[in-house]
This record gives sequence, C-alpha cells and structure tokens, in this order.
Amino acid sequence: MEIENIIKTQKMPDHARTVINVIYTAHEIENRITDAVKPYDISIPQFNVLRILKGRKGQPANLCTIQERMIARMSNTTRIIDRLIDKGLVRRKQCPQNRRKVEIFITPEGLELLDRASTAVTAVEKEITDRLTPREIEDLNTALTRLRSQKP
Amino acid sequence: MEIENIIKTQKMPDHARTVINVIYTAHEIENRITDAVKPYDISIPQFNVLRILKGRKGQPANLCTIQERMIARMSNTTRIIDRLIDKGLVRRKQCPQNRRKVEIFITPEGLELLDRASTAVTAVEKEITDRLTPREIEDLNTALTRLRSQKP
DNA sequence: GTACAATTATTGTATGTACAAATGTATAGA
DNA sequence: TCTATACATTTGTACATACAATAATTGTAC
Repeated sequence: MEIENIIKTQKMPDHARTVINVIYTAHEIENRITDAVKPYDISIPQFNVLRILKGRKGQPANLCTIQERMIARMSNTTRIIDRLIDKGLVRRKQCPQNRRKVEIFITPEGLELLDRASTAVTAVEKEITDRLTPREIEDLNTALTRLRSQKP
Repeated sequence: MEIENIIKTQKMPDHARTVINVIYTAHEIENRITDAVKPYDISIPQFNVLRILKGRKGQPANLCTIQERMIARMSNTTRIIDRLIDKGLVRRKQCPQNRRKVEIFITPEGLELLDRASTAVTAVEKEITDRLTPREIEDLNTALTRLRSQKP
C-alpha cells in the first residue's frame, strides 16, 4: 500500500514521502523481527549482541567493540548486557590486561538460543526480500547507500 | 559506505544485507531529524503529533485518530500528549458527544513552533533525497512498498 | 432496562535510547 | 613521582515503546 494511504495523509512532496517510506518500512521490518525473536525472550538489541559475540568465534568482546558493530547505535550497552547475564546467555569478566575494559563472552546456552533465533530471523528476512528480484535488491541497496553518503 | 563495513561484519547474504541496510539507513535518517528538531525541544513522535494536528485544520483529533496516522506505531499516545501539554503546544478536552474520547487541539504556540521545526526537517529531507535522481527516488519508493506488501 | 461486550483512554511495568555525569584505570609529560 | 588527560564503563534522568491491566463510557442482546 502507498505510504500516503497508510498514514492517511495527502500527497506529499518526494523528499517527505521517501524519507517517511524508508522509516516506516524499517519499523515494519523491525516489528516482524521482534515477533520472530519473541519466543526466545530476547529483544532485537539483545539478539544483535549475541550475534556479534558469536562472530568473535570464542574471543571475548569489549563493550566498545560491541557498540561499534551494532546496527542501531545504542547509548547503553551495559544494560543490554545486564539482561543477557540475567538470562545466563552471556558472561562478563574484567579484562586482565586493561582493567578499564570488560570482556563479554557468550555462553553455550547463549549460542544455542542464538542459533534457534537466527533461523526465525532469517526466515523473516527471506520472506521480505523474496518480494524483489535480485536486480531490484541490488538497486535498493545502492540507493540506500547513496542516501547515507556524506554531503559533497 | 557499504553496510558491511559500517557494522564491521563479513559479506552477508542478500536477505540479511538488505534488511540491515534498510534498518540502518532509517536509523541514520531518524538521528538527523532528531537533531533537526532538537533546538525546538521536541522529539520525533511529538513533532509527528503536532504535524497531524495541523493537518486537521482546526478540527480536533482523538487519540485513536492520531495513532492511526503516526509513522511509528506508538503504544502510548497518552504520554506523548502529556508532554506536549506540559509545553503548552496542545490542549486536551473531553469529547462531549462521546465521553470516552478526548479531543486534542494544537495551540497557536504549537502551530508556530511546528512551522519553524518543519522548515528544519524539510531541509534535512531534501538534503538526503537530493542525492538520488527523480527516477531513482521513484524506484526506491516502489521497492520499499513492495517490501511491505503482504505475502501472496 | 439490565447484563455483557466493545470502545477509548489511562496507568503500570519492563525494556530501550539519548545524553550527561561519575567512577575507575591507564598513559604521558613536567 | 605527581598531575593532567584520555579511555572504558557505569550510573542517573528523561523520554519512547511494548504489552498487559484497569477504568470509564457506550452499544447491544435479551
């Protein structure tokens, strides 16, 4: 459905319509992913942290390492980790080389839950992107990257 | 910059890359808009509520009317309105025909602030969308609308 | 007309986000 | 060594979001 009909507004100029379309679509997709991970009792940021930790393949990660890999810049990684610790999905340890840092590890339970949740998320991603041809997908990614590019 | 480089991950399959690209780009744009309205001491949802009320051209709006026009479905319009009332940008009145409902009005101060904030937001929207040609804008909007379309 | 269901808004609780301040640790320079 | 500065994380506060529960009012079936 056209974005104007969804938010019940009149025809908008291109700049407004496009920006609102990107934002609205992203929220819709996030809602779908939230639903997909809900059975595993985690939120999207918690899921992303687990995914980042898995990507480290056994190596621990500091808070700042996690932060710079997050999809949505979060202003408080500490509290996201707190909740993962409460659930036993992650462990925290002071870094011995540099005691300002903390090392975050994913636990076997965390890895196991992540695998199951990832399957659900991938299914959502595929269902959404399968609505476009590979060529359209490519053009969409290019356009989004251009939208983000620095002002000349 | 490519999305993989931004979140420092390896090459991702198309479905993941595209979904993350949409979400990441939307967050970036929202951050820009947040900055644009910050001088006026309002948040994006507050700005959206004001814009919806202005669109009613003097007619009041109920909470549910506002809710169905919001870009990001909000689970609590009541508290957004509370903050606008605190700032004197909006007034609340019980609807006489149906006392379950409340009527929300924008005040002259609200209209005035909205006009100034809108100018800043429009500037951001234009700066972002000017990076694409009209044809690319059109294709982007089409692609986003298709991403949201119901499963066949 | 009363009982029950539906509608509309508010409130409560948990989580997430933005930003600023505080804490603890490390490092560089006098 | 002492001190200033930078770094890494934590804590506090305000606001937003998700979801469930509640309250008040209205609509409907009998």
